[in-house]
Amino acid sequence: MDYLQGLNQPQQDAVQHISGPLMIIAGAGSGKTRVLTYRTAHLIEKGVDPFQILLLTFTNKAAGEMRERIEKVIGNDAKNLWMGTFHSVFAKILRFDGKHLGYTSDFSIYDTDDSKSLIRSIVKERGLDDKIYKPNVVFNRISGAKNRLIGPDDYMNNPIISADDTAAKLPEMGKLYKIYATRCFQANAMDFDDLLFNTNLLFRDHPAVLDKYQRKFKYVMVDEFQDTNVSQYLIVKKLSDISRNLCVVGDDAQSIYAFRGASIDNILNLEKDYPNMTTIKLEQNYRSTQNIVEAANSIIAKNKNQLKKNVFTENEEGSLIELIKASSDNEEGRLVSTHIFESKMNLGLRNTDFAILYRTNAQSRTFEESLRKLNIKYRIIGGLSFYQRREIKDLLAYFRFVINQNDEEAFKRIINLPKRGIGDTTIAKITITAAEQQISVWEVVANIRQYQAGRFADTIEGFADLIKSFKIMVESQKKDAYEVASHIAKSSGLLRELHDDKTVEGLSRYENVQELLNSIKEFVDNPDTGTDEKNLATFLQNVSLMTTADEDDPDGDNDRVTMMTIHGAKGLEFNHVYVVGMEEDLFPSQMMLQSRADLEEERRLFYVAITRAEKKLMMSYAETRYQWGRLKPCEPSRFLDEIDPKYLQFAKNIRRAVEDTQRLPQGFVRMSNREQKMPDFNTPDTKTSVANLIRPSTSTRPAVTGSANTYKPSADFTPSDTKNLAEGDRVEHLKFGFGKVKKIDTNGTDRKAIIQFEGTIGEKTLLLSFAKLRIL
DNA sequence: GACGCTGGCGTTTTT
DNA sequence: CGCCAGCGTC
Repeated sequence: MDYLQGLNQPQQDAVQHISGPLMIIAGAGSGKTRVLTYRTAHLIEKGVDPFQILLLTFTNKAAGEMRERIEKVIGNDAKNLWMGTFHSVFAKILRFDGKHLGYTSDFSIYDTDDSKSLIRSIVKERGLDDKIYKPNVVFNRISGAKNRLIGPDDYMNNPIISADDTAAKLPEMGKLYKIYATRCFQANAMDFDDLLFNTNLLFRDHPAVLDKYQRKFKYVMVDEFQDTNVSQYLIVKKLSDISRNLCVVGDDAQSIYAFRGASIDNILNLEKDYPNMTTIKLEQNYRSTQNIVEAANSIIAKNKNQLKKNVFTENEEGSLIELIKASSDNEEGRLVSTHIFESKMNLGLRNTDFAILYRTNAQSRTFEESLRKLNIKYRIIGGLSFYQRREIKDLLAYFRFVINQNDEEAFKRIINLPKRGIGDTTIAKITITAAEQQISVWEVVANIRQYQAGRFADTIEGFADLIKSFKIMVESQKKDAYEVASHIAKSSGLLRELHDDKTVEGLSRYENVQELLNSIKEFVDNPDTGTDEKNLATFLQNVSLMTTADEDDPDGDNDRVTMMTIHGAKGLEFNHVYVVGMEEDLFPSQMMLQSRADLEEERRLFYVAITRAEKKLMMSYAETRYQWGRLKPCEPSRFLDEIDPKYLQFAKNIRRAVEDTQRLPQGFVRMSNREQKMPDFNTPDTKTSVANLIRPSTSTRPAVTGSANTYKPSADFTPSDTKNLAEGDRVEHLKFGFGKVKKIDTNGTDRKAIIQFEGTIGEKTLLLSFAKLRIL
């Protein structure tokens, strides 16, 4: 047991604790991952079968990494551990045993978009006003109920909830919940909350099943316990009812998911439910400098609601926290990027040593721009992920529908894709028929003439045959997931449609679909991703339960600056950390304070941000920020006042960030006659410079950016814009280089220019609204 | 049913 | 500013 050598006393105690309930309160940077790793290894060395250990982590990636580390200690046995997120582990269990609740093993998983779309349909069908019954609001209420284990019937019979709904002017909520649940069930689909809710039902109503898993999982461990909700807690509690070998690791000071039902009460409940529980506190921080640890302590001390602990470090004192004041959000981007650039030069650091953390995903844009100008590679975690893009979701919907033909939301997505002439009216008829007759959409589609003799019967029969042929291919098992997937992509016409779209945007869509197919190939070829079958259904499940941190870099170049929200940074550490956007209303978030009046959670979030830093921490705020095209004045965050000033210092020697030569090429213009607004301060600002005119879109941004291939058209393109460009003009395009305008095509709705480019690129038809052109 | 235009509205964080 | 639902036209 060499691994005990490098551990301090409490860490050793935790590792060597074998039976009975155990709670580890682990301060930030106190080495909890090491403890969990070694404790698992230790259990196995003491003769526990890895099959009997269940380890629940916050991301699938964390599970994967921990599995690797455990493997290093105990070898191949680690493969047999059950590890993953709550959602992925219990989805797996529901695939086995969901039949007891009436689901087949092929059930679909609805993501938030699917859920909201279903709610929107239901609200419409019932003739309710969707301005009052906003899908968002309805969904949140349903989700909240499920997380408190309140089913639709309980919901309707609960006078307190009814009164609350009536007060909120949503008296139909109960009925909507009931219909929503029924429709999901009919579609053989579960949403994210259902995965936990149904696991609870399964364990509550089917003692034999519960018993099976209680015997299987003799040791249950939960990481990031402070972020579990009641539903999750009850699952682990039930599982460990017999063995009572429950081990949870968490830090109440880092609880940042109250908005989705996580509750510190779980920690208190645990003490009640397990009176003989051992509690171990890990208080020594190995990650950060003294200044950082103490500054973080000084912040979190303002919270009333917390467990007592004393986080300390024996690391060096380190430098002070630097504060950067910028005049605008764009200048903030420039200053931070320049600082990264100079730190790299002066200290010999790599891009991976840096992280930029912000409160909201939308803040990433200015940093993307400024980093790109300095040629610093970056990656963005979170935001709009690869798998949320339209073309990807479309193809995935095909897969979903082939595997589970009851999947109403997948059906709605693909029935008219590519265009088959089936409109909203026909789709609504089909889904309503299905709901009324209590049958699946497939039942209606496959026997369309029985239900509707309309003029679309032929088209729909054709569609049904197509799906049937795919289904046969999946079931024959002669072809692997990749072959099936690419067959579906081709035969559905999806790939062809994208291929025919010669716009820059269409091109990137096509590439994305190819990338998805590649990743399926990789999935099939990669030998060691657990013991599951390598079929399309497994791939789908992996994808739908992927956490944002799970997405990996597509290319081999991993030396990148990391940008993400503070929520996404949980559990990570970086040499240099920039916490940006330190402005009142943004952080702490105004929304948060309004809806929950809970400053303490925001403060914990701030605590999490600070404690990610190992050596250097910088914070920045802007005095003005662009919002909806307007400059908005900002106040510094109250959190800046809360830090003991002795840990703070204003950044000095920051040069004006970008030299003119490093700007994007001069002279590129947008083909628009719209006037540009000028900001009311004198620093040159990218908002009004050419950089802005060709800036990457926030919505089609790839998961990993830095390449210059995704730009989005302006939404406000008008016919007069084409006047700027004439046939015969010599132009330069940002991506394709120099060329000559052969023809301007103003027929139809798209205004296109056919341009002959020099070199091997050849002729391209460009939608003018993309405007990545410069007239020479 | 498809498509373009217009006006209203929005940004918290995530499985 | 940009998205998208809703409306009007073909």
